[in-house]
Formats: sequence, C-alpha cells, structure tokens
Amino acid sequence: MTTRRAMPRQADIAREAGVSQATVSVVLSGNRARVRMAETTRLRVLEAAEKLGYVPDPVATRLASSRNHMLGLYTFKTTFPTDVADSYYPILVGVEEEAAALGQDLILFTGRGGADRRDHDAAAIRRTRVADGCLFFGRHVPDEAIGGLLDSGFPLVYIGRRPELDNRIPFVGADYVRASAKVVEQLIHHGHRNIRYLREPDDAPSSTDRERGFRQATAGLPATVHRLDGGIDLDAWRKEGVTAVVVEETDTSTAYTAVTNALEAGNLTCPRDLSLAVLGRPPGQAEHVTGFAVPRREMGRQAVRLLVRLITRELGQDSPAARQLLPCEPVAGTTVGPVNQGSPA
Amino acid sequence: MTTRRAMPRQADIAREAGVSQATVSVVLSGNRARVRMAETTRLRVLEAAEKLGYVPDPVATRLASSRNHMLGLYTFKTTFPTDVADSYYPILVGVEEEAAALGQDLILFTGRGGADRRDHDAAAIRRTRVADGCLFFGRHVPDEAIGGLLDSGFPLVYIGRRPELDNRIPFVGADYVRASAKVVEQLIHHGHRNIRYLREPDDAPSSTDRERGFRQATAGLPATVHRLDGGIDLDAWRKEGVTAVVVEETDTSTAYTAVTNALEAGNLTCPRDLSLAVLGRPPGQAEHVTGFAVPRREMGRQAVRLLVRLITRELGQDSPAARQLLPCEPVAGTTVGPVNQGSPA
DNA sequence: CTGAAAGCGCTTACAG
DNA sequence: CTGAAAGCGCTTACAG
Repeated sequence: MTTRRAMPRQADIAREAGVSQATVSVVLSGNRARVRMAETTRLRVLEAAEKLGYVPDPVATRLASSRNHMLGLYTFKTTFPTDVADSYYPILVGVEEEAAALGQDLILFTGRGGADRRDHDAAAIRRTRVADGCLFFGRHVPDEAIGGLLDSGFPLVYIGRRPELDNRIPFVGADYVRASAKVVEQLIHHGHRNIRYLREPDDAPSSTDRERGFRQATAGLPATVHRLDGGIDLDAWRKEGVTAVVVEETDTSTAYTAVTNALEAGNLTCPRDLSLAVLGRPPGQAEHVTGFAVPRREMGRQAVRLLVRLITRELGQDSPAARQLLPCEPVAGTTVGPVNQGSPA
Repeated sequence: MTTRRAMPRQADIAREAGVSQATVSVVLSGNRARVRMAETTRLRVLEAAEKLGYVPDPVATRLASSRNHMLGLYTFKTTFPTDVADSYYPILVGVEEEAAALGQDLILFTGRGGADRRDHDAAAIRRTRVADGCLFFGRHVPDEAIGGLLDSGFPLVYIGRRPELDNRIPFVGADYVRASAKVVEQLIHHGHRNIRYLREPDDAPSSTDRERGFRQATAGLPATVHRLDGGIDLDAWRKEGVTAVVVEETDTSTAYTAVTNALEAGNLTCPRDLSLAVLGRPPGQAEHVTGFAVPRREMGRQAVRLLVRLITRELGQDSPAARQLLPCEPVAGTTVGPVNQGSPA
C-alpha cells in the first residue's frame, strides 16, 4: 500500500544511468531529433529503464507533447445500445478493431441527457481534447461545439456524411446516392417504369442522399416520391400504374414496416404483384428483400484510419480525402422481378 | 485553422478578471480549500471564465491533481465481441450506464494479441494509469502487472470473483456457490437423490464456485461430479440410478452441448426421462431450461460504483466491502420434475 | 483576503 | 555528444 510514487520516472532512470533526465527522454522517444549520442550511453539508459520497469506516464506525455495515442469516441447517446441489433454496434466493432491495430486506446465520451443536456454536451465535447483526436457519431451536429473544435485545429472525424458547417467536417460515410441509384437501376432493368419511392419525413443527410440516388436513376420516368405521413394505399398506387416500390431504411424502419403491413393487408406478394426494394437492409431476418448493405464495420475502421492521418498531419482537415464515402454492398434478394402483366387486383 | 492554443487557459481568465492564475484555479475548483475570498472577486472570475468559454484541460488537471473523472476498462480481448450474443455485452452496458450516471468518462484499453502479447499487455496495463482507476475483465489475472498496480495503490476492480494474489484484488462477482446450491436444492426437493454434475475441465473461479455449490447442496447424497473429457453415456448413468443431471455453463457451453446431444441421441425427454438443470443460462433461446441468470449488467454497474468509492478513498482497497458477490436470479424452467418411476430405457 | 512559487512527468529547443 | 532550462496547464501549500 505504498503511494503512487512507486512508478519509476525518467529522473529515476537518469540517476541509475548517470545521465540527465532530458537525455533519458531523448533515448526513450527513439531519438527522433537525431541527436548524436554514444551508443553506450543509449544502451545504459535502455538497460536502466528495463531494470526499473519504466513505463512513460501517458498524462505527462500528453501534456508536454501533443500525442498520447488515444482516440476519443463521442456518441450523443449511450455508446452501448441496449438493443443489440442496433445498427450502431458494427461501427463500434470496426472502430475498436482498427484502433487496436494502430495501437490507439479509445476514450468513450457520453453526452449525458437530462435537463442541462445542451451545456453538458458542450462540456463533454470539449473534454474530448484529452485525446489526440475524436470520432463523432450521431444524427445531429452541435454546430457551435464542433465548430469550436474545428477552429482550434483539433482532429475530428464524423461517422456518416456531414455537409454541415460549410462542409468543413471530415467524415467517413456510406455512398447512399450511388447505392440507391443502383438498386433503382435494377428495377428499371426489369422493365419497371412507374416506380414509387416511400421515404420518412426526416431530412438527415442519409435520407436526402437516398432520395437523390432515386431521382438520378429515375430521371425522365414517371417515378414519384411519397413522404410517409400516415397509412399508404398500395391498391391505389397500382391503379396509377405503379409496378415497384422502393422504401427508405432508417433506424426506425417506419417506411419498411408501413409497406410490409400494407402488403399483408392487401394480400400482395413480391414480386408477383409488386416489386419491392429497400434502400438498406430491412430489420430482422428478412434477407430475401432486395436492397444493399451499409458497410458499418468498414466505416468504423476507415474513420479511425482517417482520424489518425489527420492527427499525424499526413492529411489536412480541409483535404478532399478527408471526406470519404464508402460503397455499399448490393443485396440481390428475391423481391424484385419483371413487371407484372396482369391487371391490378 | 488556428492552433490548439485557441483554448482559453486559466491564465487568460486571470488576465481578464485581473487576478492571479492561482486565484482562478481556486475559484473554478469550487474553493474546496475554503480560502476566504471577496464574493465580487469570485463572481468576476466566474464571469470571465464564462465569457471566454473556458473548459479545464483534463490532462493538466490529472497531472497536477489526481483526478480526471475517467475510468479505465481493460479487457484482455476485444472489447466489442463480434458475437453479439456474447455474455460480455450486458456488462459493458452496465458499466457505461453507471459511469455516465456518475459523470465519469470511460477509457477502453485493449490488450492486443500477437507474438509479444505478454509485454504488450504489461505495457497496456500500465497505461491504465491515465485514468483515476480501472476495471478489469478476463479469465486470467496477469499477476505481475496487476500486483504492481495494487502495490502502487492504484484503484482497480475486477469483474468476476478473483481469489488470486492472496485475495488482494477488489472485485464484483456473481454468487455462483449459492445460486448453484439453490438449483440443486430444487432437484432434491423434487425427490432426486442421485444427481450427476457435469463440468468442464477448467479451473477458473466461476467453475470451482459452481462445483462448490453443487457439493454443498448434495452433501451426504450419492451425487458425483463428472469432468467432461469426451462423450457422455446417459444410458449408463441412468442405469447407475442417476435421475438428474446438472451442467456447468461457460462461454463455450461445451458441457451443455454435450448433454443436449446425448439427450437427442438417446431420444430422451426432460423431465420425463431425466431432469436437467444448467448452472447459468444455456446458449440460444432455450428459455425452458431450469437454471439461473447471472446479473451481468448489475455487475457492471456495481463494479463502477465500487471503483469510484475506491478512488475517492471512501473505501480502502483491503476493505471486505471491496469484495462483492451479487445474487443470481433463479430461472424456473420446465426441465426439472419429479423422479421418473419407470425403469431406464 | 490574494499573489508568487513549486511541482506533477514529460518534450523540446538551446547552450555548451 | 550531453546537460540545463523552459514550458505544457493545472493544483496546492505557503507567504504576505
């Protein structure tokens, strides 16, 4: 039960090796300054360090220099969602994998909810500065706090595309535009012309991107976008000539659920009566639904890699390479087929 | 794109308020030393801090004092297991919940595997000292590294009972002895006398505790312990008069799997032909199996609480209260019934 | 009541 | 080639 002073410091090594503390620092940090030094001195220091079981104090290192090989992860909501199936988890797996591979520790910052939420988040966000840099993840961007971090040159990376703050935020997102367009092109390839897109009434980048992809692919076609705001009437749509439905996919799966309910209610089968594609993966085990898979794990990994490159200044905060969109994996599924020639039910 | 120097320091506040930097420190830290000070001065400092958007630098705080309100979590394997159903996850949920509730950030330390694993772990374990204290979780205890931490008075708590190092390690575990005994008592209550215990050939505390509970409950009965080392012959056991089987449950579920396979092969039904209880929860959705649930989430929460009490010195490292065993929740299930009166198949 | 000083354990110019 | 000094942003005795 001695005190914390039990940990050997550089000064102890210096005494042991008969050199100055500064020399110890130079030797132990690999002599990056390329100071010329007698090999014997170097060895003596190394030996003393080994003998005393020296481990650098990460706190002091961080204060004196500017690296401590710690990466922050700030999440705005609980980091470990209770709902394990949450889309969140694979990202964490990727983040941790890559952080470990690059020799970085991870600091989890949790913005606590409650009454003083705003203040609290601001303080917590500022605290991220203990780390060399920080990953952020969440639907909204607290402009002021993040802007402050950006202004001060603190390395940060958002997970998910972030056009906010004049596109000054580095990010690693998924290329929803292209993935969505490809799904819709598949429908067109099957002969569909009148395609309806069902989206949720939210304007997060991931939503608008999907819609853009849909619009790109259907340019010139009678395809229309329907914003969910209640029930949907598939029969009416079919009477209008709609032969395929494309639904947005989000955390809540509201749009997807609405469609499957309507299909069931109308006793409709895909792709016999209607072709169906989802812009993402549906909840549960519905693996037969055509769509695409978001590379969440890879997003986590790449976000870490990008953050480290920002930290080492290998990449500038403003570099185009600091805005990454990863491709999504198409999922063929079985809910898309040729246009049904029969008349609507 | 300014430098990090953009963050205001206490010195900046001091200049703004026309006081010394030390006075700023006193005011901002709530004047715990109860230094007498003009209220107007205090307010002036607070106002200046507010105006400049001051946030204390946690690194400097930690170096100068000894608290930074960060808790470490060291895991020896990947912190986010890819197998989501892993028993690991609920503990993390509990840890994060309670850490957030107590206003503590979390630092994840991951011992990387690989060739230099031992050295690496040792260095990583030492790095935990950036935090005010650290939670540890894993099947083995690296004696030397943990002993060193303990010697230096660094607050740490293991998740899971830890008799190693002469019981010097504070922990929060589950009371497997009592939970196991209760399960077995249930069997005895149903009239079973000749009960067989199937355990895996591993001597972790969680294994030996379960066996102890079994032995306690079956004292004086012909109950015997069988160490798994290949296939098992249920028919032979039944001919010996065994009417109930109790299996250990671990990460791997080896024992449980062996029994269910044997049951299936022998076309046996529980509890008709044999009563079955598992000392924990079986893998998958087998909710009908009698056993008990380990309070993992609560273990996570309590471990955090204990660690904080250690950090604040409210509790000493050697205090008996720093060795906690949480009760497990019994699961009734349907695989235990009265002794089968018919003859063995 | 408030300021000046020392120190936490490092890194990084700068002298010799 | 190596040492002495300053400084990172705080806290904590200690003087006035």
